[in-house]
Amino acid sequence: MVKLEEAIKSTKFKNEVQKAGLNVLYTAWWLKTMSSKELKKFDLTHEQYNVLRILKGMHPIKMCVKDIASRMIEKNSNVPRIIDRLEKKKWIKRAQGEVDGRQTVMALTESGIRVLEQATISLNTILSENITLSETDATALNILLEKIRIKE
Amino acid sequence: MVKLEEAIKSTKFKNEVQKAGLNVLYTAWWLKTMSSKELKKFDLTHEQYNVLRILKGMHPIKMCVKDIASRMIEKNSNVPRIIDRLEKKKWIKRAQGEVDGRQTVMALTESGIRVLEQATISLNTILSENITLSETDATALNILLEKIRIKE
DNA sequence: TTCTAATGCGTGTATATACACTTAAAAAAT
DNA sequence: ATTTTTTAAGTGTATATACACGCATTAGAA
Repeated sequence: MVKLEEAIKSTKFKNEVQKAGLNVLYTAWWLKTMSSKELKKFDLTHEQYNVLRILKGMHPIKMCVKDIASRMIEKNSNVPRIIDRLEKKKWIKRAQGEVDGRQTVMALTESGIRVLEQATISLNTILSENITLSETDATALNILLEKIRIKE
Repeated sequence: MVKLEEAIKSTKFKNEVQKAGLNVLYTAWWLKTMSSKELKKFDLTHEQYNVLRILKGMHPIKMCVKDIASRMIEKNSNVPRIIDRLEKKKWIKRAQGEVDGRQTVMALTESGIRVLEQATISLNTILSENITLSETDATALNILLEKIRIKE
């Protein structure tokens, strides 16, 4: 168990709120790093995995770039370029939109579905092995995180 | 108030723990984006600001790259390159280590201290305007975040 | 003391983020 | 119907992340 103080070698926080901000940032980094290491085994990055997961949610309905972007966790993700890489690996198929010519629409391929399935199993295993939080605690955490963003 | 469900347009979470993971990632992105917008006014990125802040904590004692890296929130930050940019802006002064020739040691310059002071005031204002969390809630949040990383 | 291993830093590459700008198409206004 | 505005996607650039590798220096072993 590594406390925030050890992780960033700092003990002087202005107050608990400032510490909570740093704690959120550090925990996000920790989660991302753990996930990325596992996803690398499938030649996937965290963001590429996220796009596949979003496409899976609508499969086999095609989605456009904008729809995918609106579901990304990091809102400034450059979706066209993430898609470039997924297309190169033949995990998604991209085409011009028929209804709206401006759009690029896409869906998972068979191999895209397979790699997503395997990566998901592997990722969930790692996460459940490393995150030991009760449902009650998780609910409390969710409430507090919504509270921190209340002015959003 | 934007709930996670709206933010990432998703309502089906496996459980509260999975939702908490996504919530941490999203909240970190939200915090980072808000900070970065403010720091941009001072020609600073979030990471550059973090390095200046770390150097301030030891000032006027010089720090080496490794020491700075160990205090970064994102442990894979490429500190030498962040330092390159801060040096170019003359906010830090870098020199070869005298005791250990392998080390590069550095400290803030006068203008570095000034920009850090002003950026800190501005950043704290923005954060306190947008984060409305009681000290009690912040303490609870800190405890839960340490719990999530308990296997670290 | 000399050789070997470890360490600190810098650099190279691929991917991602942040943001501005361009182009083509669609929608709205005239 | 034509013009103007808006929108969707892609592209360019600077910075950062993730990670491997190389070089110089130091520490440790023989």
